[in-house]
Order: sequence, then C-alpha cells, then structure tokens
Amino acid sequence: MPYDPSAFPPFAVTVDLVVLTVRRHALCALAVRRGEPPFQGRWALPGGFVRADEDLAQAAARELAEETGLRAHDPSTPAQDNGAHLEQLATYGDPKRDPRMRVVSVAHLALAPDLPAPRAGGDASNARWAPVEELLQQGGYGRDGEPVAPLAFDHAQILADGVERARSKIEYSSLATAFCPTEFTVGELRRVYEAVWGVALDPRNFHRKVTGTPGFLVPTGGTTTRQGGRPAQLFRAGGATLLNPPMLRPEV
Amino acid sequence: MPYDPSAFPPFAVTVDLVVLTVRRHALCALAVRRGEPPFQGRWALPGGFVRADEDLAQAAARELAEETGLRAHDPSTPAQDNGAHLEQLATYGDPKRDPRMRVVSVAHLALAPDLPAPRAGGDASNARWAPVEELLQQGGYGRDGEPVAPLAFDHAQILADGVERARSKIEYSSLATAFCPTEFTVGELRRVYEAVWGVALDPRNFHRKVTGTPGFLVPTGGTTTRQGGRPAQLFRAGGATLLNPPMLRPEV
DNA sequence: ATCATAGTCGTCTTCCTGACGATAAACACT
DNA sequence: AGTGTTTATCGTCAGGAAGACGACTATGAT
Repeated sequence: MPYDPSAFPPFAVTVDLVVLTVRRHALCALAVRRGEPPFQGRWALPGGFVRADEDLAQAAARELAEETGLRAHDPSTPAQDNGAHLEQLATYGDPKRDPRMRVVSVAHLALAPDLPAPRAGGDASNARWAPVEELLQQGGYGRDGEPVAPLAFDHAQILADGVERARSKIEYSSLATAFCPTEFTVGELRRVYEAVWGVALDPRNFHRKVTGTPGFLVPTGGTTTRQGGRPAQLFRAGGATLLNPPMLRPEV
Repeated sequence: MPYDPSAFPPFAVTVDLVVLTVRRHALCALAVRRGEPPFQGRWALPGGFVRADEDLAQAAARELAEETGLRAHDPSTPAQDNGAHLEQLATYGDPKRDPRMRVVSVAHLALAPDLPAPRAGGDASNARWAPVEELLQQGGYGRDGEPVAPLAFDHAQILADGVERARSKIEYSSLATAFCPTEFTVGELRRVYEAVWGVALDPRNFHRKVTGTPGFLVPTGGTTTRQGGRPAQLFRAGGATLLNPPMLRPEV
C-alpha cells in the first residue's frame, strides 16, 4: 500500500508517571488532583502531553521534574547521584480511556527516595504522597474515614502495573537502592523491601544476603544511629545492577 | 491548564511485531520486505497503523493474523489452543525514528511454534523467517554470502529488546511452551531453551527440573519417536505460568 | 543498673543445582 | 542376530544458598 498521510487517524500521546517512594514503612505513590474535567477534583497520576520535538523518555523526565523537582538519571548511568530511577512501564491505548479524544499514554515508572514535599505547579494541596493500597482500593474509605474515589481514567490499572513492576524488579536487581538516600544502612534497605513487598524479612538473613552479594553494597566507612539501637554501618549502592541469585520474595 | 484541543501535537500510532519462533535449532524472527519508501526494499518488522476504534492489543492481534494467520490467545487464557502468545513489549517514540512524520510505535512480542510458511499479503517472497543474529548483525554478510542491510527504522533495537525479553522471560515463566506445538517432548522443550539462550543444557538435569516442577508439564500418555532414539513421553503445557524456582540460565 | 532496640556474626538443616554414571528403547547398519 | 548410535530417563553425590533461630554487641531510654 502506498503512503497516504490521510490513512492513519491522529492520536494524542501523553506520558503518565507512577512515582513511588517509601514513607513511614509504606509504599506510596504521587497523586495529583485534577483541576479540570473530565474527572475534575479526582486524584490522578501526574502526566502530560508529549511535545512535538520530544522523545518519550525526555517527556517523562520533564514531567517528573515539574512535579517533584527530581532529576532522572539516565538508565545507562546507574545510581550515582540522588536522582530518581526512571523507566518506561507500559502503554495504554483503549479507545475509550479518555472521553474527550483518542489518547495513548506511555506510562513510566519512577522510584525515588523519601522527599521533602510534593509540589504540583506550586500548589501543594493538589499533590500528595498516598499509600498505594489507599489509592488502589476502589470506593472504600481512607484512613481518615473520608470516602475514597477511584483514580481518574485507567490510572488505577497503571498504578497497579507499576507497583507490580517494582515488586518484581527489586527481586532480581539492585533497584531497591533507588528508594534510599545516597548513604543508607542495611536496615533501611531491608525496610524498603518490607514496605514494597508488604512482608517481614529476617534481619539476619537479609544482612547476610545483601552484604554477601558482590557489588551490591559498598561500605562508606561511616556509621549512623538514626534508627536507634546499635550504630549501623553506612553503605552506598555498588555497581552491580543484577542480583544473581535474586532476593527471594517470601511466599504468600 | 484548561483543555485545549490545539494544545497537543498529533501523532501517528503504529504497532510493530517481534514474532519469534524456533526453527532448525535457531531462534528466528519474522521479517517483511518494505515495498515503499522510506527504506524501500529493506527488511523490517511487520506492523501497521492502529485504527481509530481499536485497542493496542487488538491492533497487534490483527497484524499478527494478517502476517501469519496465527490467532493470538488472550493473555488471561493461557496456552490451551495452538494460538500464539502475544504481549506488549515497549513503545518507541523518538521524534526522528520515521522521517515522514511523528510516529509512536507500540511494539509487541509474539511467540509461536514453528509454522508452515510466512505469508505477507499473499506474497511469500516479501516475508521470511530469519535467525535473529542474522537480522541483528549490522552491515555484515548473511549465510549465503549476500550483504545484509540492517533492519529499517529502529527495528533492530526493537528486535533486540524483544529477544532479550523472551530470553529472560522463559527463565521464570512457562513461556517456552509457547514455542512448542500442543504436544511436545521434554527434549523438544529443551531444544527451545537451547535455541533461545544459545547454550547447551544437560538433558538429565533439564528433565529432572521440568518434570519436577508442579503444573509445568502434564503428560498426555502418548509417546513419540520423531526425534529418533528411544521414544519420549508427550506432554502438554500445564496450568502453571510462573516457575518457582526459576530455570537457571547458565553463566558465560 | 536495667531494659528496649537495632545491628551483626554463627550454626544447622533443607532444598536445589551442576556434574556425571548407568540403563532403556528405538533405529541403522553389517 | 549383533553392534553401534541416538535419545530418553533414572540415580547418585557434592557444593551452595536460604530459612530458622541462637548469641552477642552497642547504643539510648528509664
């Protein structure tokens, strides 16, 4: 078939972000309140249109910076600075996912250490970190007893897919360090795994596993006592990106 | 920002397919010859525009049927019929990836058993199964001494990503059975792993592993001798989709 | 001083894997 | 019929990794 510019329907292309962090022992995602219809007033994932001259990864990094101030580091340059990890998640293109028009959204997954405070266009009341279970429970009641509306569009599905990606990826990669600040302790890293997986891990076996995996952790020499108890060694993320053998997620 | 239909640039959205199969002990991908510019005469991955009323998965299934005659089975209805496995791979949206216009391509990965013959719009000379190493080597010479042109667009990258996805996914899932016909032997399944990974596996340990994993293989009672040697038991794919513990890919 | 908390080192058992010997059942020869 | 070849299948053994859990250490709180 010859090339015919009228042969294809026009689409709008957006990027949506699943930004995850660990706060107070819970896996949290960034949500923004929608200011206009459709779904006005409802919570949604941050995102926006891809510009005409922009790559998808660039658009995702730009949105991430606009919403959180985080720089994304290039995936080819792993965890050195305290920028966020950013990767493409999946693409959602149901014809009816946006009632206004045909929109294809390329969702991205970002993992960040605990941050001071979200900012959505300068208005803090329109952005928040919320535990993912709270955002995913449809039509229930939140911790404060307020009714919880489901996320706008198909964002509950996107968030669920992003959480599942994070849960499986920390098994066989060193990605859990993306949730930690530059220097962290073994206990802090363990609490990341526990929050993301929602399980309790044996501190002794965990310590043996992570310190025994070459390239995973690099001791910085310092110690800290910010968690109480005996001072703990401080580590930085090592160069290894793949864990072999993987960290095993407990059954059930 | 209020909704403004002129606020976003229009995109064309396509699906491209990485269709993999195992033929003659080699991992092969389906390639089609381009009939029009750009890249006229070069080999490319099959694909096409997403229609206005079509979901992305529907578009991919339609293209797969057009190119190969294969029905894709729904991911929620695993390996029963001899349809192909189809899943979304990744999305490619570099502004310059298509010189004509802004095209975002949602690549999909399909795994199929060895098929009679490809058909691309009825013209067999414009479609072929080629070993992935042959398609991925840039500017070398093929088995027959002819110069090999690299794949059109960014399809070499897409193919490489698809192959990598397949290689890693057969580690921890029962997806390797998607390369096999409905009934197959342990040896045939082993040859799938060997072709996809490009390694030799110990037949005895492989046999112990796959027959010892509950839900992976279901004996059908029959035997076959189509490989020569002692008759082998026939199996069908069991209901299990996740392999735990995974099949280990040898180092090197 | 005592307790609570968190970190770190060991031990033991169990399971899984890799290496590899041995047997079984077909076919192709001579 | 006998012999060799090929593929399938069962068994054995050693090494490594993980789960369960005891023991000890170093802080702060009471």
